[in-house]
Amino acid sequence: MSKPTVELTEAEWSVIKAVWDNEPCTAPVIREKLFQPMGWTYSTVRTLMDRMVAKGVLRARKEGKLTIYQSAVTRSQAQRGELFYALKHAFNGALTPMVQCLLESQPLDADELKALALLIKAKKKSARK
Amino acid sequence: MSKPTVELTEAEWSVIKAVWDNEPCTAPVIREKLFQPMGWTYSTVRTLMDRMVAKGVLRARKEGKLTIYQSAVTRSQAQRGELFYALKHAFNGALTPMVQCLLESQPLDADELKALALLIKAKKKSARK
DNA sequence: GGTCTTAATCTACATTTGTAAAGAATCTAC
DNA sequence: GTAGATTCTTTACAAATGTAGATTAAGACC
Repeated sequence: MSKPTVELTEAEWSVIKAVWDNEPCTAPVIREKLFQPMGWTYSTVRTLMDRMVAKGVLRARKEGKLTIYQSAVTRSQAQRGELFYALKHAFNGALTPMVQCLLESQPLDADELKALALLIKAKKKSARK
Repeated sequence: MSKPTVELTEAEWSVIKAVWDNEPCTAPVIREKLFQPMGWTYSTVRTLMDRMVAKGVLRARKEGKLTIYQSAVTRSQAQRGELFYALKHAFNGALTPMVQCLLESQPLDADELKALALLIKAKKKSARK
């Protein structure tokens, strides 16, 4: 059974993205990866990671003195959590207005539009079976 | 100039939705509207609303003894804020994967798919001008 | 003008989130 | 085995968020 809903804070998003790209990994590694954009100290990163373990979005194990972390939720799960949060709160669960809002507020190039049209076509096909 | 980014907490979403549906209105009215789903006391609602005024998402004025509230951001602004938050954090700003995720995780009926296809078609037309 | 009701103000307190310093433990390399 | 570097542990603290009690002020009714 996957996590019911994954909800991540802004800081946690940074961390888990770094973890996905480097797992299994240690806190110092993540701190290193995030040092550029965030400027966090080791303590900060470590605290975040341990809280994420407590929340169940990361997993940690001890290997000698080192603590090895890895993700406990997939990128897709987390993405879905975030999206559903927006869908539920901002759009009362209505998907079409949400997509509409997206299309309206982003300048899309032709390729993107084509990709989207294809997605929908594919979905139509799979629905009508 | 509109608010740079609107970010609302879960509780604030409940409040502002009620405000949109009833503005201009007083805190007791909102408390009333939200009593069913939330069970909040007047104090709670009032605190939330005043904090939202401080954040600039609601506006308040005094009329005699009463405080009259109304929204300072539109529904669209708030929706965009929420959506962009998700887009930025969960999808690194990439729109297509976001729509893909939506399509994958929701069972869509034929009508919805048709609506989406139309949206895209319209967008294509307006882009190619 | 006192009482009831309603709204407002002020204050409070727990939890979560962002951020980190200080000190302890280990490991590495002489 | 001592010094320096690395990692871990513990503790802290401010801001934001969720929630609300207590007290006061006003208005409405008799």
